[in-house]
Amino acid sequence: MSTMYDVAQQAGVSVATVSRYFNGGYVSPAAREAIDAAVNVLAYKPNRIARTLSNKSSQIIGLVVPSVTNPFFPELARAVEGEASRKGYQVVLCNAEGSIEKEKAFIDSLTSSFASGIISSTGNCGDYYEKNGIPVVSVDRELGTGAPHVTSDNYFGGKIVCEHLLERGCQKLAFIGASVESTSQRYRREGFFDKATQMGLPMPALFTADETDEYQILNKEGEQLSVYDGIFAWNDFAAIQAIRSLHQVGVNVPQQALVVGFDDIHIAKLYTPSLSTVAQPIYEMGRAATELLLRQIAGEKLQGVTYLLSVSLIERETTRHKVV
Amino acid sequence: MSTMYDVAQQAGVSVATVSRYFNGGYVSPAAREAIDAAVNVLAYKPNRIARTLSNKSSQIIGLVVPSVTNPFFPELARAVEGEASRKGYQVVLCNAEGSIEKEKAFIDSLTSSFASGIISSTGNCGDYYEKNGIPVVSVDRELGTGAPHVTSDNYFGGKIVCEHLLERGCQKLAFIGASVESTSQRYRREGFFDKATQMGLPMPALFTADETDEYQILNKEGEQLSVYDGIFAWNDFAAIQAIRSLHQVGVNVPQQALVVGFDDIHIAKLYTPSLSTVAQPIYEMGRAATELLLRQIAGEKLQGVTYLLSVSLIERETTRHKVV
DNA sequence: CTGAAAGCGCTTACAG
DNA sequence: CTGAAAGCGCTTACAG
Repeated sequence: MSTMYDVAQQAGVSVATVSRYFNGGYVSPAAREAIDAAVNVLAYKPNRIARTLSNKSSQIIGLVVPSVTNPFFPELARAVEGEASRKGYQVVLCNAEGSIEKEKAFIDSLTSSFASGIISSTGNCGDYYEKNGIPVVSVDRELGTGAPHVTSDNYFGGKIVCEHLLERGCQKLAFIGASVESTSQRYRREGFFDKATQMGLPMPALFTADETDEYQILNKEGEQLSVYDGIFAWNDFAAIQAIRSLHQVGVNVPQQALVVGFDDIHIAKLYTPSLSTVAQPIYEMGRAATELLLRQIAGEKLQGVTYLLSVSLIERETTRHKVV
Repeated sequence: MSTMYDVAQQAGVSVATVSRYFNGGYVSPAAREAIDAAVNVLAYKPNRIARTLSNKSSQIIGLVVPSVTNPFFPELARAVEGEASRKGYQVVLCNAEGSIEKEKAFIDSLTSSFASGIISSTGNCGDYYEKNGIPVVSVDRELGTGAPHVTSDNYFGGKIVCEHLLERGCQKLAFIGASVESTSQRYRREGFFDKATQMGLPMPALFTADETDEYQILNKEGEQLSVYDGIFAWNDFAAIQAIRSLHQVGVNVPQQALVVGFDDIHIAKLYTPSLSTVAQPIYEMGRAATELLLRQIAGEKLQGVTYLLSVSLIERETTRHKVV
């Protein structure tokens, strides 16, 4: 690998001039031409590490996600990448896999690599992010640090699901969540519960989707999911698990029970029956988060800023039936 | 952020000694203690970039994947990460998104960041990888450069699917592939076709799953998928698309047609009907690829080495019926 | 418009 | 066991 020094020699100029050539400083046409040629001959590529060390900035943004098996996050990653690369930033995907330790290691690594900023969607390690003093924005799950935050309107999503199920004639509502409740899940649940209470219905039952085991739906009270006719799962995966569980005990969706998910991941429309769900504007979430981060990097103060993006209910086969 | 120099001052030693403290050189107990304390007081973290520039090596391995929406690759990424981090390496996920340009940019970036090596599963840019002279291994899709390669036995997978469908009484076979054929897809198809021919059957029909559009299955000859009773899709997603398409035109799986996928992604067992498929040992593939890469980094010559890992057929509901 | 020089934060022979 | 010094490949005031 040739260095900038080699190029300078080859072109008969100093390294300072070569550096300017790459960073848009003043370079005479003659010098520019000589450098052009030298770069081609030597197939020179600037060294990122040296550049980063000098600049104390890498033009890299870290995207920390809690999982990569839930398709929501890969799709979010695509959006962030798209927007970031348009602005000349690279993004490195950090999969914390639910481990606080791993997440801290990522934060340390990003920081000591002069990352320009971090987008986090884990909802964890808020203080650790803050301590580093590097620009941070959260998406989907809040960090609780006042860092700018982008989320979809989860509460409203929960409400419209409740309305939809009631319209379809459901009487006995249930909610399925994950074992550890993120802020997103909480708002969805609260929107759902609040609307139910508001309509004079009893509190919906609460179930937990077991993420480790195979499509297992658990409930502390020992009630069976099959007792309910209107089921709202906090995400599409849990919804599919629920349909599968019901199928297993002979309950057909949507003939005997309606099910609604959240996210509108790719598989939702391919599933049989196709899944009614609340669509989040994933691309827009990624784009907005990136924009907020870049503005912070540029020096703007954005503490406390929150983008609440609107969601919409997508009616598919799992609610295409009227429960009587 | 404090530097090694600050720690040295605080501890009353030279930076050389502090460096040795971190890199396992000789350090007297007294000095060690002083440095310990200083590191704590200053919350010092070694700077990765400076370290990398000095060492001309970053202990980072790049994993280049063609997509992140096909769950196979995120799962592969988990495996690679698991094995790599156990050996003290970090992995950065590079999502080429089917773009040659992006992939080259990743290779450049990785190279000029002193990455220790690259694992690629794109099957593209073989010469570009080679030119950089940095250790490379391919997984799933071959690069055609003689780089060590890890793959599952796709050809055998195709064969056993054919056998399975024939056993179940299928007569009219069809294969569904992606529009651009990777080496993996080719072997699966060839195994499937060879076995069919070998059993005296006519050549199976060839269909293409449109990845851009919504569950669209295309075929040049204009034949309809519904004519076939034994369908092998090159991956689980395409299989689900096929089932969905058939459902759309009133053909029920498995009553009227059997379908088998490939990969055994998470959704396969949750789908209704649950999907028969060929399971790849994804974790083992990632582990083996990482091992081969690390051995190359350590200096071993592994040109031409190939690991062929065995696959197994998982029978689920989509082939749980006998076609008559 | 350009070059010499210092500096980014670390590592590593080389003396001692 | 330890320190002074050079070097990794770049950038950027500062003179000129």
